[in-house]
Amino acid sequence: MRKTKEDTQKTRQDILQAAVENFSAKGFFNTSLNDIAKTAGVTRGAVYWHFDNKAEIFDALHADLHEPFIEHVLADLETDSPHPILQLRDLMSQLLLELAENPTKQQVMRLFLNCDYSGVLAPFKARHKASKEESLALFQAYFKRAQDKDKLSSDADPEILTLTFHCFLKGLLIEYVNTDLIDLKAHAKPLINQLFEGLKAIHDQP
Amino acid sequence: MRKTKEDTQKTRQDILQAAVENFSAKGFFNTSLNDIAKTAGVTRGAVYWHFDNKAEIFDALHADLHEPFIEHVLADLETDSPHPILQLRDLMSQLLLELAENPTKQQVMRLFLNCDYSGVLAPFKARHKASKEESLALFQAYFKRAQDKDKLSSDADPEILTLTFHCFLKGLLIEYVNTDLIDLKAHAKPLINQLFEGLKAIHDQP
DNA sequence: GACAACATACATTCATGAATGTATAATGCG
DNA sequence: CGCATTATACATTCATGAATGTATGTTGTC
Repeated sequence: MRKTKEDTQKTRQDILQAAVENFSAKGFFNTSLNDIAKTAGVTRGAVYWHFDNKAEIFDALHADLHEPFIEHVLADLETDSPHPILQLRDLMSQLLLELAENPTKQQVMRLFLNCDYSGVLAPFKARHKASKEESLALFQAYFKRAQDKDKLSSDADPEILTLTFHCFLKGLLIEYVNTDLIDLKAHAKPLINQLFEGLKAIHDQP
Repeated sequence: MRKTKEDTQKTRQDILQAAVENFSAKGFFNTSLNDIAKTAGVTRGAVYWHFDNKAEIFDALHADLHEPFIEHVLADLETDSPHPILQLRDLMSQLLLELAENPTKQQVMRLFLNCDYSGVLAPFKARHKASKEESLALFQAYFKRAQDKDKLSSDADPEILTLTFHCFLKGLLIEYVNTDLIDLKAHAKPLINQLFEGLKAIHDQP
């Protein structure tokens, strides 16, 4: 029965992968540990060996899959560009197109965009929220730097810019992972462009 | 035990109200029929008398509370305005401020923005989706009319405009009902304005 | 007194978590 | 280096509780 260390880690990864698939397809609370075990090709015994309970699997997924993904996006924001706004635009287009071609990332996104931190997930709400606010702070600093470099209108409020951007992206991603309303390959660029252009009227004076 | 007809309807409303509160606070799947019954001050017997199961309560909430709310918003869009884009702007600000002052509406929003149509809710996905697409079609027609009246740049794509608007609003509402990131009374107008203005750079030529 | 509007009681299902069993890898010791 | 020991990585079994749905009891109203 006893496996080698590599085998053990493979089992753990299988369980995590099975968990994402199930959570993403049926939701966290509609997925039993038996579902996960069966998908992973093990029994609940194996699951309980690697994780304390279902909530811990959720947390492990956040640490192992979601956070690295966010970190990767934010790392790109650290690279200095002569045209930050254009950079941001390209980064988002690239991000969305990458997402369109990576089913696992779609599943991770679906899981963490939809999850409501209630019930057994409540304990993780604060921590996951903190890491999100950290990301938003970096975005705000990014806009601020863009203003300092005179690449962004200085009368815009970085906080409002950040929130606007964040809300739009969140809504877009949620729609994408939950419905077939959005075809990223066709809509990603026009949507991002529209956001940057604004919903301007021709004559907006009374 | 037998009540008058008004009493009966009052019981039904109590159950629905109790359901929104519980669903909104703990999520659909973390709420038991016992929770709802207790909140409503009845037993599960009463709940099962009025509804077949928990999913039917969810559906009743959609029909009784969510749909009328959407209808009300859309009805305002039907009124002809000389400045459609300004009208839309004002409408949204008004909508958001109304939401900020109506806890019940917040609960309904929280429920239907967060719910993932999996498990026992799957049967309602198609219908609720259809009513949503109907709304989006009206929005698209609205933008088209604005273009016809020369109040909106004619080279903008009404579909993209609609999607952009919808994604932003959805993300905004979801953030509002789930976190304390957004203070509608302070942020509603600036955010809406920022959306209409766009995230413009000063120099966006290379 | 018949039936509507519930309350109560019960059967069934199902997920959890813990306890236990077990075969094998890793490790220490002579 | 061979072997006994021990820890590991699970599988299996079992006890518990919670939620559901149903069946039946009760009471008031028309």
